[in-house]
Amino acid sequence: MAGRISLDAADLRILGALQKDGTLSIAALSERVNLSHNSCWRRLKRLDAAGVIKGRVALLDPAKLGLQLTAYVSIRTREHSEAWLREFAAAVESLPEIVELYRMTGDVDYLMKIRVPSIEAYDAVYKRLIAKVRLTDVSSAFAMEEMKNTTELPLFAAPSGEDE
Amino acid sequence: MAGRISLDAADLRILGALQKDGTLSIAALSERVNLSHNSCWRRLKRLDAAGVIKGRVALLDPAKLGLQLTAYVSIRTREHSEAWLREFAAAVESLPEIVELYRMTGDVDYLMKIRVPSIEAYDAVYKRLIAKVRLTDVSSAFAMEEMKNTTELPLFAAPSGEDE
DNA sequence: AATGAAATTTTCACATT
DNA sequence: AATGTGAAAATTTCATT
Repeated sequence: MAGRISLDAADLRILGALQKDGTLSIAALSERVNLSHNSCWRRLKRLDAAGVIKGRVALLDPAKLGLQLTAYVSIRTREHSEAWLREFAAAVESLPEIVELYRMTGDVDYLMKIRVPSIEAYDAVYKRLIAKVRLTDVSSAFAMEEMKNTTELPLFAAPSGEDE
Repeated sequence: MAGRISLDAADLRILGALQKDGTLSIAALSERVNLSHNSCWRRLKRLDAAGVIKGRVALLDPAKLGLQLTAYVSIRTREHSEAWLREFAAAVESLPEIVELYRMTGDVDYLMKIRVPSIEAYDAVYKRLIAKVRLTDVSSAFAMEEMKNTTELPLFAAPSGEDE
């Protein structure tokens, strides 16, 4: 997927504002970022089309949905075949409680984040996962407190010469 | 921060749809979840007011912003005073590259997720952090591949008797 | 839960610098 | 090439039934 698109300061202001509040109307947004209604609208279309904006979503409150428990699961495996990897990816995709999965450097092969109502629910997800795919070594840690969790990415000006 | 609000199947359908696509108009949404235009609008207001919907945001593509590196940082500390904790929270709040922070069970005290352009940028964040707050033991692992990362939370019907 | 109308917002064609 | 004008179309919002 293509490299960095050319983003000027005004683009970064738009992105910053929409990361914080996606409900802003063009009028409100243009005012906040010091652009005309129209210039703002066109930049927005461009950022959308370029895929810099991946999407607009509603963020829900986990507690209000009964999702009290966040678990991080570290996974080691001895299997590294294509087939195994496909199965693993499919299993993770099929389990909505698994909200993140990264292949990592270091002694842990994979790190996943799971959102569930309870320890019991966590165990159920764990069992469904190991029923689908062979894992060598699984260890989990639970979040006692969520101190920061944001979808806002840090925004910086591009080092010059890194445009598309 | 009240407990769980009463959410019926239609509410869950609304939430599910908006987690996937926050741009849906009321018309499109009501069609998708099989409600009348108006009933859908009122439920939406209720879900917003109840805080089940925390907000609407634009999600950006890290790669398109030059944020190629995701790091997980495990932190141990010997300090557990109120004052230290406040400083730590403030330091993390002030660094936009730190996108998540959890206090954990187990042998690691804190786990944080950091998004940066490069190892150099990671190191710069690390240095800014330790300049602000005393940390005993810091170890980091880097993501080689993001296999799943979604803001969509799993939605289940509430066990009965868990309403507000 | 449905109707309908006012207010707001998005969208775009066209003119301008 | 980027910006401003203006107006049609779509959408949200809410009072009333």
